[in-house]
Formats: sequence, C-alpha cells, structure tokens
Amino acid sequence: MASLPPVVVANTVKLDPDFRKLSAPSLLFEKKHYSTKELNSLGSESEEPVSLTTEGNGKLESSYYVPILQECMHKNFVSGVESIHAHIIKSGLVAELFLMTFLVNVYGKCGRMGSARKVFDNLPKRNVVAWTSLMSGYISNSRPELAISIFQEMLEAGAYPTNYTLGVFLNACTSLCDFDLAKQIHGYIVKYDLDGDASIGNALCSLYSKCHNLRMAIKAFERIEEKNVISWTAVVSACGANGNSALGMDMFVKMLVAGVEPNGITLTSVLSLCCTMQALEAGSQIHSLIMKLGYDSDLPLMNSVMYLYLKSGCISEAKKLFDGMNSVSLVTWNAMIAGYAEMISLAADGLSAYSCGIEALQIFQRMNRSGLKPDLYTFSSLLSVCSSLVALDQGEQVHALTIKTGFLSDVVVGTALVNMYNKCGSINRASKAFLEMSTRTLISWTSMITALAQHGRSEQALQVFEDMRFVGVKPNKITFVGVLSACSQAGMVDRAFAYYDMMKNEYKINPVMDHYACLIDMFVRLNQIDEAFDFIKKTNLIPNEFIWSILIAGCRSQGKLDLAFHAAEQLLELEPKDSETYLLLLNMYISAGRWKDVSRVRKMMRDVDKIVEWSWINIRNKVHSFKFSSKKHQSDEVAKLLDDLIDRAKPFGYKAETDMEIDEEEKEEATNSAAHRHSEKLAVAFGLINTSREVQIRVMKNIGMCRDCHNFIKLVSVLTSRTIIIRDSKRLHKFYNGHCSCKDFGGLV
DNA sequence: CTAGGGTTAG
Repeated sequence: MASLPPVVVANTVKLDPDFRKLSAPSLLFEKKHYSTKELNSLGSESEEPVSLTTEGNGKLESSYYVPILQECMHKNFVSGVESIHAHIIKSGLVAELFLMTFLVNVYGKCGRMGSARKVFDNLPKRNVVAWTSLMSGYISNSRPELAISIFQEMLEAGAYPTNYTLGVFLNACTSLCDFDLAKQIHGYIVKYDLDGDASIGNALCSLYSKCHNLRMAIKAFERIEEKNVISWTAVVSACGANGNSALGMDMFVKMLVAGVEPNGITLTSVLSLCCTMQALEAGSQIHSLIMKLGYDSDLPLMNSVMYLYLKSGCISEAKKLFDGMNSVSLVTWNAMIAGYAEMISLAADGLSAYSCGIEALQIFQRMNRSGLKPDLYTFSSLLSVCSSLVALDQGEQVHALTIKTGFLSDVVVGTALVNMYNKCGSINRASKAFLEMSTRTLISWTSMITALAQHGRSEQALQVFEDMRFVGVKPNKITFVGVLSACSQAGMVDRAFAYYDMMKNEYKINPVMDHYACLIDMFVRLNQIDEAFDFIKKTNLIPNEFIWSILIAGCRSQGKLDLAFHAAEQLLELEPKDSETYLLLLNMYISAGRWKDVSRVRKMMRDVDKIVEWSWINIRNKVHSFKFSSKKHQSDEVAKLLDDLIDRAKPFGYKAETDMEIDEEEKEEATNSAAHRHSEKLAVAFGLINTSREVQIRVMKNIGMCRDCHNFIKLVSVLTSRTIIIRDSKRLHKFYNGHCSCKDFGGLV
C-alpha cells in the first residue's frame, strides 16, 4: 500500500472537526472474573456453558458474553472465543451490533484476522468502532498497510473517524515508519486543534519516539489535556527508546506524584529503563511495587523482572523467579538465554565465562525439550554464545537449525551467522553466509567489512564497502572504523585519509577515538612513529589508553625505547583501570631491568582488580580450560610436547622472553619456564595432542596475547603444519605457515 | 468495544 494522496484526508473527504462528540460510550458492562477452569470448560465440546444461563427461556443476552469474551481475550484463549462465537450464533444474537463489533475486536486481539474480517463483513450495520477495531487488529498482527487501506475504505464509505480512529491510523504510520503519511494527518490534527486528546496525543508521542525525536515526543505528551496511564507509559518508553533512561525515570516519578497508578505495561517499560541503567536498586523497588499492586502473574512483566536480575548478575534471584513461574513463554526462555549470553563478556575469568555460555546452551536444550520452537531472538543469542566461546561445532549445529526452522532468511539471524563464523576464525564461511543473505542491513554490511578487515583482507573489505555504497546503504561511524582498519592493516595511507575525509565531509560523521586509533595504528605498522606523533599534534588529539598502548607497542618494536618510556609515563598518568595495561608497562620495565619502576607500577597495580589469565579450547563439544601454571602443574603429555616444540623452535631463532608478571623471588624459575606457563600455549599443545591433523585449533583467551606466545605460536604453525586460531580480548589471530593474520600488530603485551 | 510494553546482529 503506497502512501495516501494528500487530498484524501484534508479535502476530498469531509471530516467532522468536532468528532470528539462521536466517540463511543464508555464500557457498559462490569468486568466479571472467571477461573481458568471455567474458561477451559468453555472450550470443550462436551460441556455446554449452561452454568451461564440463569433464568427465562434459556436464551442468553449479549451482556453475558462480553465479560467472558474479554477474559478469553486477556488469556489469549482462542478456542474459548470460537466456542462463544458458536453459542452467539446458536442464540441468534448475530444481529446484536454491540456484541458483534466487540467480537471483531476480540478476534483481532487473538490474532485471528480472518475471523475478524468475516464477522465485520456480516455486521448488521458498519460503525466506526468496528472499522477502528479492524484497523487496530491488522496493526497488532503486523499488517499495518492493511490498516491504512481499511481507513481509506472507511472514508470512501462515508464514515467519520473518531479520535480513536485517528490515533490508530497514526499507529499504523508508526509501524510502517511512514512519516510522510503521518505528517498529512498531523497537519489535520493541528489545524483542528485535536492534539489535546489523549488517544491522538498518545499516538503522536509514540510516533515521534519511533522517528527518534524525543523532544517532539515529550511535546506531544505535554499537550495532552488529560494525561492517562497510557500517556505516561508512552512518554516513559519514548525516553527509554531514545537513550534517555534517566529522564524516563524522572517521568515515572512525576507520574506517581501526579497520582496516576502505573499498570503492568508501565512497570514493564520502567524495568526496561532499570535494565539499561543497570539500576538494580531501583529495579528491586519496582519488583516490590509489582507484588504490592498484584501484577505478579503478569508474564511479560515477570519476564522483565527476571531479565533485570540476570543482567545485574543476580542469577539466584532470576532462577528463583524462573522456577516460580507456573507458565513460561518463549520470551521467558529467550530472556534466560540472552541473559546468560550477556554474562559471558561480564564474567571475571575464563571459567565463569565459559560456564555462562554452557548454561545458555543447556537452557536452550531444556526449551527444546519443553516443545517450544525457537525464534530469531533465540537464534541470535545462541549464535552470540557460540561466537563468544569460539565454538564452531555448536555454531554449525545452530546454523543447521536455522535452515530447518526457516529462520536463516531473517536478516538478524543471517548477520549473527556472519559474526559467528568470523569470530570462530572462518572468514570463508562468514563470506558465504553474507553472500547467501537475501536482504542486508547496514549492520550486516558493517559486520562483513569488519570481518574482512580483521582477517587482513583489506582490498575485499574496501570492495564490500564500495558495493554497500553502490546499493545505497549509508555508512555510519562503526562502518568507517572497519574501513579505516582495513586501510591501516594494508598500510594504505592515501586511501585511509581519503576515506577519513569522505566520512567527515560527505557523511558529516565526526571522528571518534576508534577512528584516530586506526590511523595511528597505520603509522605504527609502517614504522612511522614520528608521523603518528605529528598526527596527534596536528589534530590536538588527547590520546586514550588504547592509543598510548599502540604507540608503546610501535616504539618497542622499533627499539625507540626512550619514546616508549615517555609514552608509558603518559599512559600511567591516565591511571588506567585495566590491569592489562599495567602488565604491558611492567613487562617493559622488567625487560629494561628498571626495578625501581617495576615496584612503582606494582604499587599502582594493587588498586586495580587483578586479571586471572585463562584460555580454553573446544574439542568435540567439550571445553577444556587452562590457566597460567608452572610446569609441575601440567599434564606430562602437554609439558613434553611443549618442551619438544620449544627445542625445535630454537633453530628458527625462538628465544623464550622473560616472563612478565612474576614476583622477585620467582625470577629465577621464571626464565626457565616462561615459555611453559602461559595458558594459550597449554591450550594449543592440548589441542595438537587431541585433534587430527586436518582440524584447525581454536583457542579463546580472556586477555591479550603476549609477544612471546605470539612468536612461539607462529613457529608452531610451521613445525606442525597446522592452522591455529587464537582469539584474545583484543582481536583474532589466525596462525598459518609462520604468519599471523594480525601481521604482528595485535596490540601485543 | 477502539490507545501504551518485554527478549534483537556491527
């Protein structure tokens, strides 16, 4: 459905400017509550709903059916609705306008638009509420374009829209992101001064929220004369959706002060704010409020509470909620899987990260056994877990499942697949997954560009970037990080600056630290340290920790130690929060024998959380983890293989460097066993022993690799003729035939 | 009777 011609609304069809008078009377019937048992008995064939019949000739009036239908709708009990519909026909009530109009609404809410349309077509008399219900049904069943054409049909039939109809129409525009169409109606609304109405104002608020105009969304909210709970909810979620959670919280507090009681939907929106703000304290207060207001059986709401606890690391709280739910939905399972997937990156050490990932995969298996079918959210979380664990085998299984369930064609799933293969070190399969996608978003393109750049395929990365521009997709700042890092890897200075200018001038994107880091990294790779410092001076750049680390690595590999120590002092002044940074400095001072500085850095390190070094390797669906350990703690087989490899590496010029983080008294032992101690060496050796020749070794490490291990693994790839992939906290290293895909500039410690 | 919500890839 293309956009509505502008004349239709404003001129051709006459609208009653005072249509607020036309709005329907309020609810005529009191709500009545039925137990689940009663409702279930309605669905069964054998039992007649005689219990509902009271007196007279056994004929029910339409007023009996409305609250029951409402209850069925609320519980999404579709067969109950159908059963009641059958009774309505039997009772000869099909001519009851109010009842049949309500049924249109109920069928729409239950996702049965075919039935809704049938009831609508057989209405004794069409009315604006039925038209509006039909529109609303199509919107909530993901066919907003049909809502627009129903609106046109309605106008052509000569019916007047009400404030509700215009609100619903705006919602259709919001779902379609058809802001031009919305503008036409908005013009009409402004002309007749209708934006003080809640139905219209609420819809305007959501509309502006969807087009990322928070200022206008708030303005629309403020213009509503009688703000109701929906208005407040709309503005709270508008703040959340546009990255201003704190303002959303303020709004929620204002709502409470104004004496408007939040409902389940409001509380869900507020919890989502707590989630993004990591506000566990506020979140648990909301949890109490939920219990107090009696919303503790609202499943979507409890899903949000559970997700907040998961994201805040309160696993036991989340599990308690999960186990306490008497029914769970797909969203519940998805939230659990996503929660554990998220925890991987927050985990303090390798082992707990790994167990979070395994937990996520096991939850998925339990979900499968419970008979629920996964959806795109399930798949994107699962693929992210496989990426984090560098679990190619499991990733392939998930890939197979996406084909089986038909979700492979989903753009989010396709992109997640590209990332999974990339992070598992298989750029070829990542490219294949990308090429097989039927539609691609900016994020898909950016993922592919970044993946190619990470694997050192700069020309291909830039080609994909040009293809992306050719098909009319507008790059953003993250795309340019990928582009600039491709140029940096290949040392293409001219092209790097051409793209840098393109970013600033053609796309009006202001450079951020990551862009500067790429350019500085490029100079460093070309051994142009002075140019790097010139660039910093020229742009008045205040380097961050990451940029200083790049500069230090460059100075060291060029033997410009004075400059390296100068940079190191600058870095120390930033008081890094990251113990890896201190390790780099410590390592430098140790190798220079500057023991005074060593103890100074050690003192500073005490205030920083110490990182435990971990590596793990996934072999035949089983994960083996290794930590920094001395020779006597290793298995004989691993120690023997490492000894052998070190001996064979020596003729190629390998010399074990002094270990980095050791105590003075350990210094003596360290020199001899340094090469044995780092976890990635142990994991690689274990992998070599336990896999066949054609299998690639995939190791994951929680902090950056050191230079010694990097040199050593390069030689191992020659000595054993194997491909070895190590993904550390900074990047992916793919070792093959004595070379690494990072071209030795992986920000090595 | 018609409006507002949760899990989402770089």
